[in-house]
Amino acid sequence: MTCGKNRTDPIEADPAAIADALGTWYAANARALPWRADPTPYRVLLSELMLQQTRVETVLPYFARFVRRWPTLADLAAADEVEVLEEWAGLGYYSRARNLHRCARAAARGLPPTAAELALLPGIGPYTAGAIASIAFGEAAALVDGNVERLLSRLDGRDLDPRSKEGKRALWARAGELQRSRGALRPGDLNQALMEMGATVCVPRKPRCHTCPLAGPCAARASGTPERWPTPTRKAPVAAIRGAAGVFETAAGRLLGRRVAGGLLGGLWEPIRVEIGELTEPGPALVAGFAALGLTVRLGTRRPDVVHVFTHRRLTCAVFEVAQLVGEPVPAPPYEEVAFRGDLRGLSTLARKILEA
DNA sequence: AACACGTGGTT
DNA sequence: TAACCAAGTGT
Repeated sequence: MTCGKNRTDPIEADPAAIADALGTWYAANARALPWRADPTPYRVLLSELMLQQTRVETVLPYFARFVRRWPTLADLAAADEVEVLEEWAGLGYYSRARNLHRCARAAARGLPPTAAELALLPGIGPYTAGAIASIAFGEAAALVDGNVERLLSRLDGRDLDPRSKEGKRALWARAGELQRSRGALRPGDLNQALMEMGATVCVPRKPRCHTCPLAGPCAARASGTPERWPTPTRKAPVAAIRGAAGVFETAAGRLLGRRVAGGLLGGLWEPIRVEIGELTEPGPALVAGFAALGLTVRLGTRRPDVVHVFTHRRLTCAVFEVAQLVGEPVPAPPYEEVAFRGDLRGLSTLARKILEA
């Protein structure tokens, strides 16, 4: 090593020293986030549900709208699920909105203070339970998310597969060890320090080791190729699928369907849309789709295709204007409601792209 | 265990 | 640009 300093064996690096370094770093570098300014159980729950697989910057405006519209857990519990879903529209992973609402209903009088009890609530898994318990209630609960996984894998230079049982066990054990060694640092701050470090310093492609307070004991840093961790996991290829959608606008509004709960984009509104096979003609398939809803249509101008990428699918959707429409809409799968609507509330991002095509 | 589940940013 | 991946959970 060019530094020439004696280094502690990383695996045995003193957990108390690591926790202390994390705490000092966090005190000086924590971003000012709205749920940190006032970490009530409700606000922490809301932020954590929104932050699942979603970036902080994306969550910010949604969090502000939610707490303004529903200032307390009881307010949210009293809301209609449809309203919650509409406010969530655009954030993605819509089962989270349903889970959030069910969670609020189940705990309207107050969230339980322990990770074990929290984990029994809808939408709250091991990570979120640890986050709420530690941040909002001060329980010394551990937590492992993508950031912590990456940071700890690098710190110890261990090839841990977070999807395997042993990998999970090792990661959670290490996080628990740090939690028990945190000293005067608050449990929630220890956890947030780990995540904040992972999100801003120990980042995926090019870790900023020169600014890292754990560079000393870090095995990945010592290896010279810190970006090698964590070991990449194989991802299923993104399947290409095709579809067709029909845009029909009148003075009464646009014809939209609300998708059945549970599946892709469940509960959200969109222009009537069908999925088609690779060789299927989009026009006739779309006409058949309208017919299934009791509507006879004549298609007009074709607009540019819309390409939309989901986590596991890449959709290329043909878009047609509907020139003529006859009949009264009768809901049928995948739509549980079909109506003319004058506003764009509750539309998925895909739906907005189709309307703008 | 493996896959479904949205959207947007980064490289 | 295609691939990666983000404060994961439910099934």
